[in-house]
Order: sequence, then C-alpha cells, then structure tokens
Amino acid sequence: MLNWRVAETAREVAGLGTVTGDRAEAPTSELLGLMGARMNFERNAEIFGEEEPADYLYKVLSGAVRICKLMSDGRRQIGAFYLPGDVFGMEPGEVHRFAAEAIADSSILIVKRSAFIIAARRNSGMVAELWTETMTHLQQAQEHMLVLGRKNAQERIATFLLEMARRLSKQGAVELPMPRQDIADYLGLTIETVSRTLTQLERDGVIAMPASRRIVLRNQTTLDRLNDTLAA
Amino acid sequence: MLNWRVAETAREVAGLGTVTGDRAEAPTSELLGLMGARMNFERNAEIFGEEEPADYLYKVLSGAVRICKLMSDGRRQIGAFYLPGDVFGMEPGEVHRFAAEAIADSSILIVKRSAFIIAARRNSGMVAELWTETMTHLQQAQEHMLVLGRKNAQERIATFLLEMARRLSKQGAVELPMPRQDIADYLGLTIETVSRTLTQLERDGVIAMPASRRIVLRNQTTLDRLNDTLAA
DNA sequence: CGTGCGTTTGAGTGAATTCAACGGCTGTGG
DNA sequence: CCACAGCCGTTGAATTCACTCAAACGCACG
Repeated sequence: MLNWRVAETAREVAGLGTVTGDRAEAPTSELLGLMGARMNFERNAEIFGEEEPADYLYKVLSGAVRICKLMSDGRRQIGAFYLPGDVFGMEPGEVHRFAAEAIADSSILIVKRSAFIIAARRNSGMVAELWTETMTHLQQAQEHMLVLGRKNAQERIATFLLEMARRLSKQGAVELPMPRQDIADYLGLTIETVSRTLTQLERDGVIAMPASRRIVLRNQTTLDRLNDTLAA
Repeated sequence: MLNWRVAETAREVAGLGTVTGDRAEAPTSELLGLMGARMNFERNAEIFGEEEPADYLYKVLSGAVRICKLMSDGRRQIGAFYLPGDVFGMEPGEVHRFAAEAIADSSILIVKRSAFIIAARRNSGMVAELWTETMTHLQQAQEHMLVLGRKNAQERIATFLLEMARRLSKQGAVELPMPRQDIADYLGLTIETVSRTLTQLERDGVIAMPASRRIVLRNQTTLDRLNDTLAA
C-alpha cells in the first residue's frame, strides 16, 4: 500500500492506487530504507508497550502484528492486525495507547517519527494539525473499540459519561446534546439498556439525573473504576 | 483543540497543548475563516451522506454532530460524536464512508480539503502518504466499530474472513497468521464462539477448513450477505 | 509415549435483547 | 383552560445469543 516513494497521482495520494498483489514481503524503498533500521521480532515479542514513548513509526516487511489493549482484569481488545506493507505506530501524543506485538516471526522497518512531524509542521502548520487531528480520531476510535468489544453495559455507560464530562463539562453536571437512541447506537446497546443502566447508576447514587439530558456525576471513583481507570 | 493557527511547540503539534475550557462556541481563526464558509444545520439535518464525495473538511463551531453507518436492516452504529472545536470529514478516499448529521442545531465551518492534500503532497510526499495511511486506519477502525457494536457472531466472522481474504488472499484460500484467541479478541468474542461459528459455517458449506489456520471461502455470496455487502 | 498447546465440543447460565405497555413533557388547537 | 397528539424516556416480562465452566481432541515435539 505505502511504498515510501512520492505518490504521482491524486489517486495514489488518496491511497487508492498501486494495486498490491502478494504481500508476503513488502518492498523497502531506498528513501526510507536509509532512514530506518530493519528489525526482527519473534512470535509474541513486544514491539512497543502501552504508555511507552511513541518515537518511531513502523512498517511491516514480513509477518504480522497486532495492536492491543488490556483491561486490569485481563480482558483484551485487539485494535487492528497489521500485515506486510502496513505502517503503524502513528500517535497524536507522546506515548502509545496500545501495545504492539508480533503475531508470527516478523521483520519490521523502524524509522524515527520526529522527522515527519517536523516536516509536516515546517511546510504547513495546518497540514501538521490536520494530521494530528486525524491521529487523535484514530486513537479515539481504537479506544472506543475496547468499549464496544469488551465492556458490559454499565462500563460502557460509565465510559461514555466520563468522555462527555471531559469534552463538555459545565463543572459537575453534563448536559447531553443527544437523545437516548444516539447514545445506544454509539455504545452498541439498545435504548432500553441505556435507560435501565442510567436508572441503576442513579439508584446506586453514582449519578443524579435532574433531567433526562442532564447528568450529575456524584461518585467519580466508581465511574473511574467502571471505566477501568484508577491510575490513568 | 485545533485552533487553526500554526502550532508553536512540539507539544502543540502533538495535540496535547492549549487546554480547552468551555467549548460551547469554538473560535474561528482568521486563517481558515477566510478559506471556508459557515453553514447552519437544523437538528437531524444531513451534513454529508455515506458514499458522497469527500471534498470538504468540517469544523464544529456550535452544536453537535454524529457520524453513523446504517446496515441494510436498519441497525445503526455511531462512529463518533463531534463537539465544538472538533474537525471531521478526513477521508483517505474520494467518498465518505459514514454519514454525518447534526444532533442539535449546529453551525459548521466548511473548507475545501483538496488544498491540504495538495499542500502536504507538494512539501513532502511522505507526509502526505503517512497522513493518508492514518486516515485509512481511522476508516478501518470506524468500520470495525460497526462489527463490534452491531453485528452478531456469524456476521463478525464473515466480515473478518472477507477482510483477511482481501488483505492476504492467496487465491481462494486464506492462511490465517493468528490463533483463535487473537481472532476472538479482535472480534469481541470468546475463543469458543469463534470456534463454534467457524464449525457451523463449515457445516453449512460456506467455508472449508483443511487446517485450523487455513480457510477456503466456498460461498462468497453468503459471506457477502452476512457482511451486509450485496452491492458495495 | 507422554507433555503441552491450540482447538473443538458440550451443558448450563446469564446479561442484554425483544416485545409490550406506560409515563411525562411540550406544543397545538378547540 | 383543557384535550390530545407526538416524542422521548422508562419499566416489566420473556427470550435468546453468546458466555462460562468443563472436558476431550489432535497434533507437534522431546
């Protein structure tokens, strides 16, 4: 997919060109080959860990990679599989939010990422910001996969409330802009389950609902625990 | 988050700077204000539809937006909520893969995206490609949310098999690089359900499994139907 | 010929769904 | 002012799909 050469057409820039056939071994272009190092990883070896500094970008040359996130009780969500030709490790922040591990013995090309961020910024601050924004959305999407793939209804609601509180908090209370059906479709639940779970959290004194769209977070600790965040 | 001015520090480039407080109305910077147009959308109005050309980027000035995807039987998955300050609409391809709708009456800044892609490409083909790759991953992540949020076990397995066939097809048969546990954690299922579902698909003649890691897709139509793809 | 790992199969359980009804606003019109 | 319709949200009862717990199978390897 990404051959590390300058794309010639808009279609290629858009990532739609250069049909890839057999991807068992992806080509290492001169350009990046010079900048990076080739490393081999054994099956199940960690390529980078969650919360480790995100100083490099990675390209799969052969083998396969998974990125995954663990909950404190061991539940795991794999965010993506990367196969030969795929580039991964792009992060909007300073650290990786997922761990990356080799699924099979794999050869990986590793390059410093700072050069790209700096290049993007030097030439166009706006491009740098848009790229960063894209990486942020990617991160949020991958976080949300953990919610959809591995969390129960109560945990989903807790995560949702904390997300909303963080993003639009009016100090203490959250004013939800969306109806229950939208929350349900976001969290992969039914409207009834959303309603029941909110009611239960209110009965337990974790939240208060002066109105159906207005939610007061009463017990942050419990919400954090349900969200699997006690440290972070 | 993204104030449309050139970031001054690496931390800002990384999207970690500029603490945002009340986001009820995001600032419209000069830079982009000049380039774009402000538009208002009523509650539930469509901002762009699935499969429509992705010619613009969007920034929420006030209100709230959802991006969502519908299955043919009406099941819906919301991929993200966008609140004031958020930029959305970045696509690696020529068309949007999600629809965007206003949740409440909203004011949206709209700018042509081509300028950014071209700027990124002119200055650094590699930055353009990395950004595109990031957008591709974002798209895949959002597609996967539909799987995790709304599909049953059979549909998840079908989608997974088609994805793997597309990405590493050796003509007809798929050689899976990962164990059942990884498939389970990717699809948000248990290893037992993965196994049972594969066995059932084999009994139904939809696939064949000459070995546990080798899968032959026998009935593409059924898989496509389970994947909710008859046209696309 | 065991040992260990990955996978499959079976039986019973449970969390979220489905189906159904009801409650509470808000705005409109008699 | 009240009646009513139309949403939106809540609550209840029964069902179901995937999960949990448990055991067995097959295959590679020493």
